[in-house]
Amino acid sequence: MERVKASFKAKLESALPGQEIIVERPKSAELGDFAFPCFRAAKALGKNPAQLAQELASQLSLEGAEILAAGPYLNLKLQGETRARLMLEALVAHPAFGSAQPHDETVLVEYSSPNIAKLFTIGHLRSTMIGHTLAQVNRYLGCRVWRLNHLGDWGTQFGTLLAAYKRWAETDNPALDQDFAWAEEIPEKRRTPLYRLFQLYVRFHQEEEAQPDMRAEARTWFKKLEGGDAEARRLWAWFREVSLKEFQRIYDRLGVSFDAMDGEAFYEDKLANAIDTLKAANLLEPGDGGAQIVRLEDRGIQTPSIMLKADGTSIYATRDLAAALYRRDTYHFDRCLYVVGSDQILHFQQLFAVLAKLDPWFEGRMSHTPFGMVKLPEGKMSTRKGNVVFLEDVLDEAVARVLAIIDEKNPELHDKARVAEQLGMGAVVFFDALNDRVKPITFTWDRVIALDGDTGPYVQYAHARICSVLRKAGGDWAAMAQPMASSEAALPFPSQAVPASLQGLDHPSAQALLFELAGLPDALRTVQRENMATALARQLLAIAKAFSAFYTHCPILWAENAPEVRDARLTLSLATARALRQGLFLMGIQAPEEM
RNA sequence: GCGCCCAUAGCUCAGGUGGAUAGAGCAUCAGCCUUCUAAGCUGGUGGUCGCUGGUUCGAGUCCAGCUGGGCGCACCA
Repeated sequence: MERVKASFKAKLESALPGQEIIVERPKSAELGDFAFPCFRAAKALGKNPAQLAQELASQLSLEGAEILAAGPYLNLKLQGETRARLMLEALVAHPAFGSAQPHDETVLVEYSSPNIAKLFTIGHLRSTMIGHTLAQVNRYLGCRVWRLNHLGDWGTQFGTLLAAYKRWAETDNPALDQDFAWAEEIPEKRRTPLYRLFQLYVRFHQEEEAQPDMRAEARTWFKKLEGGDAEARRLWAWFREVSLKEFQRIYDRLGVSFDAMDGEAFYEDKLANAIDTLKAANLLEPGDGGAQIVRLEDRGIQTPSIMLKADGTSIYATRDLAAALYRRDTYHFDRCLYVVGSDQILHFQQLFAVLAKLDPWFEGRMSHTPFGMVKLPEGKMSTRKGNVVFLEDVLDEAVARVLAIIDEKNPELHDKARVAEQLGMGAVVFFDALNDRVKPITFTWDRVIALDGDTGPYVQYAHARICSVLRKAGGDWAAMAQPMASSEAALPFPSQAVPASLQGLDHPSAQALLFELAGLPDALRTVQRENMATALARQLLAIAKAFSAFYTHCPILWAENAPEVRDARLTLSLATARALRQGLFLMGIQAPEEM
């Protein structure tokens, strides 16, 4: 298919020497496979675009295709059989459709980055799954990817935790294994030390509002921690351990993993060096109130970046600076993506500006991928205030709703629990990718856990129906839809020969499906270019939708079908199953064979 | 007050580098299960793309102003 595009482009280039030739993808299959808008070239040549299109149409030809003028457009439309052969060859006879060869490009993706002693909320899902998809797609496109979890395991918040622990837990609940008498009851399945740490954190912030001097208490504890106080260190390590254990459970459930979990604390012994580097470059100067700052007015940023607080302790900017310097020296990356909420836009503008002043090498390599915050209908979520929706509650509710539908629609299904888990995750995760925009999301249960229409389960359903047909087809059809091994990004499917006759695919719905499958490589490149999962999710929906139409219009295993028709349709179905499974896999979503 | 982002159908949203009659889903209405999973398919209703100017052969897309929202603005992350 790429070769057809290239030769179309080459023909246009020789017909229109000196003109820039941009070949687009038409809006729908009826128009053709490739389109050339004639506006620009026509203007340069002083011609009418429609007339130019006519002229080109009569001049150019390509075997197996028609080149037609449609108003001001010149469209290349493959013959149905040629289109089918090209696509099926690419999809089932060759590995990893739409992928790219491994090449020397290193991409860092920093994502998830939860704060220790806080529970995962629905808000954390965004960074986690957007980051996961970006990492996976970049791998699929041949980049060397490092997945970094910049854990929030340092900072003043630990002062808060330490102070709160000393006040209300140390004497009567030191192991955090009892419920607090003063706290509201914890749901049965959430009774963990982490949850009680969270309660301590919330209480501290609530009481702090009435007694502002408690803030100094928290700061003092952080200073002790950063100063190496043994007790502070011991508690810190324990808080961290307790948190990581819970995080890991969530990551396992989401199928997310990392190449490095170097959190903020990891950079603690690198802070002094980072500060020295700033000093050596003459960038550090005293600011109001005794803090050490870097001025950024020359970069168009009025707010200076604070690098050391007045009490001499570090701040997150210091740790992000040290992390960036460390990553430069460790990974020699080409791009570093920070998948962090849009409320930190200014912070990253400052950070990137400081880095660029320090070392021009950073310019153009750093990129913040912001996303809109998740809000509740009542307003902003706040861990401190305790009005949050926990991620696990959303996941559990999704699974419960799926289970109820399975009991209603397919009560005989074996391994119900596993399938319900896969579909529930699919619903929640797919929703997040679909709505990947900088705009904030207002959380409502029915939206996030929708199971029909443009949803993950809709795509999963199309895949499951194909698998069902392949099973009934006998032979090794079903096995051909299975990856041969687990894999990082590109699923290894067995190679399948494309049948000699593809006449069973001349129905418009089959051709429309081929057209949507052909859009997958573009969608993947869009994900990479825009750092957004949306394009992939939308393309998978388009493929699933096109398959559903094909499925209802073209019987596959019909007894009256000629064997060639049956085989051609099975091959197209197989190709679709692979594309869907691969696409979902890149998004961190499983594709059950039955549902 | 300053800076960044957003505004598309009743609701929730898609609409690279300006270009083919502005697309989905939900909701609603009408059809479709004696053949491969109806979590589905087919069709209908529904839009002055916030407002006003401008650039252009051509603007949902670019520019300016306005209106209405979101986020941020020095020792939290």
